Amino acid sequence: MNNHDLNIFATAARLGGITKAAKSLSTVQSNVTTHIRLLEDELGVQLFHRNHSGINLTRKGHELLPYAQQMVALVHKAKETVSNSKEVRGTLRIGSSQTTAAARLPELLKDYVVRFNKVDIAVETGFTDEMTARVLDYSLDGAFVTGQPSVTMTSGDHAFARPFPFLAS
Amino acid sequence: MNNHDLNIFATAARLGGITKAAKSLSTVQSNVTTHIRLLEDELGVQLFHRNHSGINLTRKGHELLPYAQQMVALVHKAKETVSNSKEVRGTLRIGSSQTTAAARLPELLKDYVVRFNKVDIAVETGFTDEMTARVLDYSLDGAFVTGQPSVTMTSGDHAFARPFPFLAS
DNA sequence: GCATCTTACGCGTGACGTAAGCATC
DNA sequence: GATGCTTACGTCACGCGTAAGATGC
Repeated sequence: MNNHDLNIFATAARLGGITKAAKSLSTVQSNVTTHIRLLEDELGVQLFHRNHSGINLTRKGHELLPYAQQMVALVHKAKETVSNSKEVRGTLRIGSSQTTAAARLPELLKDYVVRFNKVDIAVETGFTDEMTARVLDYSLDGAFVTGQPSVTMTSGDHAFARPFPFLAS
Repeated sequence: MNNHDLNIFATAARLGGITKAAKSLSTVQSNVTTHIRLLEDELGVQLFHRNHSGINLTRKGHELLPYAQQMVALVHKAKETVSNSKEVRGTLRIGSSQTTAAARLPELLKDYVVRFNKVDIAVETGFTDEMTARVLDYSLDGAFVTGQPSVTMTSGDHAFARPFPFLAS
């Protein structure tokens, strides 16, 4: 059972006919029949009553339908969410030493939050080596760590870190 | 993008390695690589950072993961719901004339609700021809309709209607 | 050298579309 | 005969697994 089968099933259910579903999906009757048949075989239940004038959902078909619809919607939403990069949004996860967080971050982030107002900022404080490790395993997007003589920023996910200014001295 | 790809992706993300995912899925590295690659190509984004010691989710990968997990869970739940017929549950949708509903149904359903206590009963009242049509197009499981000289039951979905007694006279 | 991921490639299964078969109106 | 679903079948592509390549420790 994959979402392709389920999409075919849901379309056939919605349109009330295999021929109609085939047209709507730009394929032929036999493929729709086959996929529904396979789905029925796999689940071990009948999903449609076949009539001379089309098809009707059985009880089991009615049970499956919401899952199928949800699945189709979920795939669509996943694609949309991941592919759409028009707007910068999400969560910027940054690490920092406690002193830096208190002393310098507010000033630094002031402009950022205005420009990228759809981005949530999550600041986590900790020791330098810990923060560095978390940048390297990508569980933080970047961190302000103390080096001598200046505070520098480490960045793992460059694409996202770019709008964020590096900090010198 | 199908749930097979997403399952592979989610497994690789969970285990933090393509080799590990391959073993867990009883397949070989190359297939896991290929599927993830295809997913990345289709979405136009990179999902993993590749390291010498394994893989880590990118930001986009982190965005996709919950969808993938939800998808896998949904398929599982759909199969379970539809395939499991051990227990009789669901909704029994029956039609009836108004007089029959008032006069005879309570007595008839009394035993039923005790025996199949997981089944919800939905009674709809209406005219004989209307009820008959709704049984024939499977939007009702059965109906009590008036015929001369007795009240009979019409049943569409036999598998489910069987535990329900036919009514004579 | 050992671990990782990637790429190349041959083979078999599976999906697609054409076409014929049934049934109903 | 028109409409709708099913079955049979040939063709082609996709996915699988083997094996070699690349890179880092």
